[in-house]
Amino acid sequence: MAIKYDTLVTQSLAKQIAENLREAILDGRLKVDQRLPTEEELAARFSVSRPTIREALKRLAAQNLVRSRRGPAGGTFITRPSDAELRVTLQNATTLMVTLGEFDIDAITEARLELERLCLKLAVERRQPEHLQRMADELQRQREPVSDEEFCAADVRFHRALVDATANPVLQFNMVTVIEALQPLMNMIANRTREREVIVDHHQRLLDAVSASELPAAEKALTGLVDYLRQQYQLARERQAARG
Amino acid sequence: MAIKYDTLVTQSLAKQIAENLREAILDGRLKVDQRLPTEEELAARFSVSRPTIREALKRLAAQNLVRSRRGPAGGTFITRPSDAELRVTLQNATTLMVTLGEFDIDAITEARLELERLCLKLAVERRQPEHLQRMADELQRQREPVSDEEFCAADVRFHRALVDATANPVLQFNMVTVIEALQPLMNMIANRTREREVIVDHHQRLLDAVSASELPAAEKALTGLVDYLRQQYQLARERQAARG
DNA sequence: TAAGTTAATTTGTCAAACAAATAGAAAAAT
DNA sequence: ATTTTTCTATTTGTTTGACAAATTAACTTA
Repeated sequence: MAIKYDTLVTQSLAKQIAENLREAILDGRLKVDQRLPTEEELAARFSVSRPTIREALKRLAAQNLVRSRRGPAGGTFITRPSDAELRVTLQNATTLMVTLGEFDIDAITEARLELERLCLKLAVERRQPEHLQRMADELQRQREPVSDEEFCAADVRFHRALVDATANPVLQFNMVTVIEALQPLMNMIANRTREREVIVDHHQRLLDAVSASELPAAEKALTGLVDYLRQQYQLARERQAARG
Repeated sequence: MAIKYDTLVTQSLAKQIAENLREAILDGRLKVDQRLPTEEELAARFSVSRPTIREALKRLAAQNLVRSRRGPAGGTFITRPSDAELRVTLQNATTLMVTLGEFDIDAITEARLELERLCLKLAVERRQPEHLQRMADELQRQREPVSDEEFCAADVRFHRALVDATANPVLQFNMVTVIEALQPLMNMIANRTREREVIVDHHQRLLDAVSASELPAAEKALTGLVDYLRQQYQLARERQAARG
């Protein structure tokens, strides 16, 4: 007769406890700002030692699901990660996917073009003066003699303003993968002065078209920009290959 | 004279060490599968105790950045999170955004429609027999008298097959937010038998159109599906409001 | 009443030890 | 000689116990 073993629990106690609490938090059984029992009480409750409980809590803290304070009114409190923290999570996950080598430049280029074009469609209809102003500000900054890092940051903020103009928070969140994670990788190569001018030109055309609510012109500017970046990337790759 | 304090480090030692190691991993200074020193050596290196090192490592383990094994050939090893793990991260982050209340149903519906339509465009051109087969299999499953959970899972897998047909790994990854995270929320309400039939009908039309590479018909089917789900959601809300 | 002081509580950190798993070496059996 | 078993050393997992640091609340004092 075949023996049916229990699903043998070889995971560490701390991991199990963390999962346990995690589910309770996500299910809503533990509510935001609610205070957990003290570490000692938790240790007693789960029949483990305090350091084990601490390890479990640290796992949750790494996910921004709990926060601890010292003192009599202190303790460990349930928190929901903030919008900003979740965006960083998204950004990190996408960056890791790139370093995993799952994405090639063509896939990245295509996805960026398609996704940002989608946003463009909504943005030309809904953009407010605020968004145009933000884009103009960043464009101005890109014309100044700033560092590579600052140019790239201004570039990101320019496209972020465009995405924000869609007035759709789901898209705004989703586009973190493209704007904050993938885009910086794309123009890491295109940072020399000559290339900056070309990029700035494309940005200017994009802004003009969005200001005038001319979708075809805007799409043309975006396509031009993305195509240019892909070309530059290819050139950089070939140069690198020629050297190596 | 104004005193310039050191940037006072009030963060816990474990957190600082975790950040330290985390950056080293993401920068590539620590390479995949590389073994970290033993916990004792790390403790000595950072001049802290072993439990403190352990807390730091657990924070990293929670992000799937390290993994530990016991034994002589054991230790703590650098790992890159897998594709699957990163997708779960994306899914969880999106789900948390919903519970944060940042997204309303109209924004979700609009984003889903636009994003999935984008995928549809590519899928119609590139879909392979494999994808059509997967969609057909899931559609068949949706016609069987399965549980709500299983129907929803089949629904997710149906749309996942569609997204996979885009042959673009960046989009496939990005769409986790829509397919695995948002979509289940949308049809949590539409689970009665009558409503299943309508959904299955839309799916059938969608599959037929993709099979025949007819984009307009496919878009129409998708729009019909999403509109129907939004209506159902509104109805459920009104019913709930009438009760309360 | 208001300010400063003290005490209590809770997390943060440390130290030392044992348990459990595991790989490799050594020993035993075939 | 080869295979299997046993043993041992190493490393993480867990426990116990203690003290440090931060912070609140009560208490004291002016």
